[in-house]
This record gives sequence, C-alpha cells and structure tokens, in this order.
Amino acid sequence: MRNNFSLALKKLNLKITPKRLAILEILMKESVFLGPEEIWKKLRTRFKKIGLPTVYRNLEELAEGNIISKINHPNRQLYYYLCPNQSPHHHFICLSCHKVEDINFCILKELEEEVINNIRGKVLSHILQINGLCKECFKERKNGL
Amino acid sequence: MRNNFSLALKKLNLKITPKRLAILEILMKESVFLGPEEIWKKLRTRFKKIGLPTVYRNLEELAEGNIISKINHPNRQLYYYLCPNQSPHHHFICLSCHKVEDINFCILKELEEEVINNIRGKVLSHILQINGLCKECFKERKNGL
DNA sequence: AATTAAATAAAAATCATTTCTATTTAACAC
DNA sequence: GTGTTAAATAGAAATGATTTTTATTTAATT
Repeated sequence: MRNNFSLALKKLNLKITPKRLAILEILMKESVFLGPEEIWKKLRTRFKKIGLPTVYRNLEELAEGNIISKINHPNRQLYYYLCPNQSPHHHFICLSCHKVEDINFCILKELEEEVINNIRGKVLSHILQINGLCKECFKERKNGL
Repeated sequence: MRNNFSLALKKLNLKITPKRLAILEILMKESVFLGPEEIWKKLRTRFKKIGLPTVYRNLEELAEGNIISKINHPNRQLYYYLCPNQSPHHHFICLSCHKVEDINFCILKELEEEVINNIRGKVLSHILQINGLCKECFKERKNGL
C-alpha cells in the first residue's frame, strides 16, 4: 500500500513526506469524500503542528497528479477530494453517508454524439455527478431523504 | 418582455424594482453565463450606486424562484447565472465565448436506470455540464482550444 | 555528515459571498 | 395624490474558504 503511494509520488517528483502519505492513507481508508478541513482535523490527531495550508497545497498537488480527484458537493460550495478511481468525472455520491461510488458509464459515447448533433461544435470535457442514496442508506432511509 | 418579468416576479412575491428588472434584462440580452461581479459592473453603468450585495441577493432570489439558474464553471470556483431554460441542469458551455446552450438530453432516463442497476440505491439529483466549443467558436478555433 | 531543493508552519492576505443596520422605495389602502 | 408598511437597498463590516509569503525545517542525494 505505502509502496504504491511512494511510487506514485516519485513519478510526480513529489517528495515522500509523512504528512503527504498520511493524507493519502486517510483518503484511502475512508473511501468517502472529504473536505480539506475534515482531513486537516484527522491529521492533527497524529501531527500536532500541521497547518491547513499544507493540506490545501498537498491536495491540490495530488489532484493535479491524478492521485486523488476533486468533486463538487451540491449543497456546499467547497471542493472535496477522493482517492483515485478509474473514471475521474463520474461519481455517484450518497447524500446521506457521503460515500462515493464510480458509475459504470457506457452511455457517455452516445451522449457525446447527441451533444455534437445538437450543438455542432466540439465537446472538450464534462462534469457528471449523480446524487442519491447508496444501497445501505436507501434501505435505512436516513436523513429523511 | 418586461411584462413577462413583472408577472414572474409577482408570482414569487418579489417587488418589481428597476434593479431587479435590469438584472433580468442583462441576463436576457447576453444569453451567456455571467458572474455576480460581471453583472454588477454592467449595472453600474446605469445605477451609480448599486451594491454588490444587492446583486448577490437578487440573483439568489431569482434562482430560488427558477427565473434564472445557477451553474458551475469548471475553471473558476464561482457560480454563474443564466436566464431561464427548460432543463435547468443540462448545459452545454462554450469555453471560448461562454455561451450557454441547452442540450436536448433524452439519454437521461437510460442513465438513471443504469445507475440504479449499478448502485441499487436511489437517484435524487444530478449535475451534468458539458464543456466545449459552440459551432461558431469551433469554426474560429479561438483561444487555442 | 553536508548540501540543496522541496516542504512546511505560521501569519497575513485575498477573494467571493453574507450579514448587519439604517435608509429608501414599491405596493397598497385610502 | 398622500400615507403606511413591509420589502429592498447601500454601505460597511464580517465571514469563511483558500492562497500567498517568508523564514525554518526536512527529504533526497552526494
């Protein structure tokens, strides 16, 4: 596990610092989307003296290197980060437990064609985020959703 | 035109103020997505004394009433607003000229089914934003895109 | 162990957005 | 039209997330 991260960091010419590894470990353990401040609070249990800017900087660097990815939460204006996944822009987000799952999105090609037909321009990128309840939360129907 | 706006405002129990109408006229004229500050600058040519908070407040109220809608721009963290359109969450955004077009999205039902099959939970909402070049900008290939 | 460039802490700055309060104004009744 | 009232506004200040700055520390390499 740690070796994977180290290798990935080396490829990006990022030094392997305890804090950087800790951030990745937190994101890996949680498999939930977290804000910089949430991550910072978790880090402070291990590092008494860690600054919030350090967390921001690291998250940004890791996101640039595609080790983690950035998403939007619909009801907050902050960005959240998440461990690597195959399709960086297709998320299913559980609004109850905040778990993030990839969605198997074979419709995308069709969509792109449809858009090109409508717009007659060029598609460069997209943001697709689907919000709902995951299996478990749907059963429990937490939060009155 | 103005009557349409007045009627819509009345339905929402919002008073018909010159500034409120001006905001709607700007958004209608431009048919491009604009940030609060951009709108504010345009308003100041007509109203010397208009505060940015007034613009924010109005945009928020109008968005709540579905007279305008809010979208995300991928490379800025700000929200942008746009005149009413039929499908509030499906936008095609030209990264060159910032024009916003609706996309005729008949694939959505399929997508929802696909997600439900994968996740086995519940879909509550989604954000779909497609970025690219509109017909005109694609021809001109502005901005090196 | 010494060197060097990157990473960090801490404080301060920035920037978008929101809140607060006193004043103004639109809507409505007369 | 004039008066009344609740909503809208200006302007200043507050907020809150994020970024920048600078001096110090540390990881990587020799």
